[in-house]
Amino acid sequence: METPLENTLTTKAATPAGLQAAAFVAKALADENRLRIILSLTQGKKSVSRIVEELGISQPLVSHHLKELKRALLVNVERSGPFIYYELADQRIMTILMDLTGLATDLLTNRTAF
Amino acid sequence: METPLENTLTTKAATPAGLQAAAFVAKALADENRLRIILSLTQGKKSVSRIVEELGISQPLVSHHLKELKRALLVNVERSGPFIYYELADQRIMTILMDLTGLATDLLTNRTAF
DNA sequence: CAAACATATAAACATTTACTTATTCGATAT
DNA sequence: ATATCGAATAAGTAAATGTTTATATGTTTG
Repeated sequence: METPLENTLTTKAATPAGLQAAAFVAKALADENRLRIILSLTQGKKSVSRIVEELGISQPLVSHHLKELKRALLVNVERSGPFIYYELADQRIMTILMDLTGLATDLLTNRTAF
Repeated sequence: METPLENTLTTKAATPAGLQAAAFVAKALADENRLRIILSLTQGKKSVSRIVEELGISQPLVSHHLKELKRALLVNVERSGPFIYYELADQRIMTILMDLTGLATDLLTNRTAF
């Protein structure tokens, strides 16, 4: 079945509920530390302490941001002994992060070319 | 040239500047009213008053959000007589909005399927 | 049980942000 | 010039958010 962009937008995004959901997820992506966490989780399931080590930000702050990501349903949580592992809830999160970064860098680099 | 997802992430997103830029753009997308404006501009260049009519939100609020979108380089502005027209600065914004909405609705609908 | 470790939560604070109401600026037309 | 229309800005406020420091919860091990 053919689904041109224009069509997909009017059928999936145009609904208030769709936009509200999108804004909710976008809020979760609207912080550099959370994007760094997401990028880190791109490599697979990781414990909180592992993320803390890799990113060099405080443990309570990492916990807080993980809570936000969980609230936005972007990560799944799993306990194993004293460790708690977080993983990305959906592969598309990586794609969106990639697209977002590509667009953002292009916009900043090439200010008038579009 | 082949660019698998994993590769693209590590070359385009992994840089602090890339993530910072992505977070900046994500902030601009993290509001339902701004997403409604973007969706509206999907149909093409529009004046402020036109957006106000279509979305039913106050003129100062629309102006404020347009200012934010412009700050994030997501829209271009053009004056024509007494009217000021805004248009999307890049076509990829539509794609990202679509992907974001698709992901968000799936996450909210299907809470455990992934 | 106590000590040690992993993680979450609480409290407090500063900053940002969305929104409203009121006013100003800019352009056009009479 | 002045009135009118489109759009931006100012001022003010309430709410949300990111961060730090301190404390609590939960799990394992001696």
